[in-house]
Amino acid sequence: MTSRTDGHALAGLAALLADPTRAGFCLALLDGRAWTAGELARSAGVAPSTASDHLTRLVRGGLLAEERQGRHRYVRLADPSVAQLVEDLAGRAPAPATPPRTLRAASAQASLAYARTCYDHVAGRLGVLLHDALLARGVLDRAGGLAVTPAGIAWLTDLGVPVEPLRAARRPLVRDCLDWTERRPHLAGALGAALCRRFLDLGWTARGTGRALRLTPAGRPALAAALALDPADLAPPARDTGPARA
Amino acid sequence: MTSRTDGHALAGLAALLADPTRAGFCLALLDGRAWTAGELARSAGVAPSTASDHLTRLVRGGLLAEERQGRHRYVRLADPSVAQLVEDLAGRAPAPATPPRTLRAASAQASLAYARTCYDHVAGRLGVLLHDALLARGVLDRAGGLAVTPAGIAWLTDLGVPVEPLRAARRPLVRDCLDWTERRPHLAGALGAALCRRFLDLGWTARGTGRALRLTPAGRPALAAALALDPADLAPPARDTGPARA
DNA sequence: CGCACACGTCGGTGGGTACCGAACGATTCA
DNA sequence: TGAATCGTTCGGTACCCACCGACGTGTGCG
Repeated sequence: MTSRTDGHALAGLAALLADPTRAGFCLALLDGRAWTAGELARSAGVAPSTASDHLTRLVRGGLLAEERQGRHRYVRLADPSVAQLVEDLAGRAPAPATPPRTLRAASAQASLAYARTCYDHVAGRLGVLLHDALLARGVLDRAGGLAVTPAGIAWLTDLGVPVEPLRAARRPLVRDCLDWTERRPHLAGALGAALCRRFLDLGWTARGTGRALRLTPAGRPALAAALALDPADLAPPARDTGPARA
Repeated sequence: MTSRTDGHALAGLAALLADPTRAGFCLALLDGRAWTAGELARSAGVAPSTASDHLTRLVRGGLLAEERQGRHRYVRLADPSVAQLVEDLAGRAPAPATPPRTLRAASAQASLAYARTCYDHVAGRLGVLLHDALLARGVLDRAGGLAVTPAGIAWLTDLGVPVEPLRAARRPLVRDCLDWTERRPHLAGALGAALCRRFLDLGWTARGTGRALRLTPAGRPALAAALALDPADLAPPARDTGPARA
């Protein structure tokens, strides 16, 4: 046969994600933070020894990066491109069709659907609203593919997000990411990450449980003003009752 | 735990690509054409019964689409997004480090590195040249993310590639695709596919063995003129000696 | 200094699955 | 109508690997 990229290499990489436990690890790590081996083991419901084995394989395969601190082993996704890969796969995978069983779970799910991080950018209903508002305000444009307009560069700089430094990154400046609750695109890429970070820095948003995000009381009017939206459009759903995991 | 996208769904999808034989099928199908079950079986070196089993799983999993014609079962990648997924995975997978053993293989590989299709768009050195030339000519622009310029829309229309109809597609108009021989981006997305098709229609390029592509004698000066390039820059490598597969 | 904790390593077990050969339907051609 | 080809179904075998429990190592705290 012609010399082609060997199927073994591709299969080996895919095999890393072909186990429910390892896949669960990667989904959990989509919150963009570093987890310890024990946290992941508990989250997946497996023995610590099993989790340790899985993490070693994921790190050797280049999907995860690890950092040892004392007796803890912190792992995180190796790269934004890994996060994109996991997101793309998860977006294509059939919906698990797991209706929430308890009130707590329902509330947590509503909170997740409203706003969450997708590795390092804003997703959920808030993410889609942000995406749409940026288009409406002319910060982004879709005429010839998703791009930032000259006026948008000024607007972003004014907000405290200089665009020039973002070009240095190896990843695309702007990119679509299909939202798996809204089934509509939201903004990813280097700019999506920078905006998410900026909102946190400004105190407009704050991290909740897991990858949940919430709009702060101060953030709601501020964001509405910046995006020329009605604050009512940014109303959150049911109460996020607070922390859960051990 | 919190209700999250179940790891089982992701793992099930990844498992489809986690087998060397199935992965090889998908890589072969990256040429964008439909293959019969028997061709794929021979190409992978497995029994027809084994291949049949694998194909059924890939179709059920939504990665492949099938079409029965008489006693033949034709399969192809279900969707451009599947091709993108496979490309992304293959690009991240470690290089198989398989130096060509025979002269035939070396020649075929050089031909592939020069020009090939990446599912439905132009890749290889020609793909990168095309990408760079489109940027240099101002058809594409990267100032705020990869996009087509207004001048570019006119240029493309003049070439016989109207841009408006391409917006109707569900996929992005323009997209970067990392070339695994050149390690540099080339143009993918709906426009990349349309350009590849147009070049074939114009007779500027022709399909070779597998996913190989070659620039025709008429195509070389025509493409050079359209892109304002020196025809010498488009010189192909060693001879492509012809068909190989049974 | 010694207990508690986090993690890694090492057999052993069980379930999942890739593979083949052989027999069987279906289609096409002579 | 018979023969060749393409594909599928069906056992059966061998192999891989996810999982656990138990034990060992290093860290941090009292």
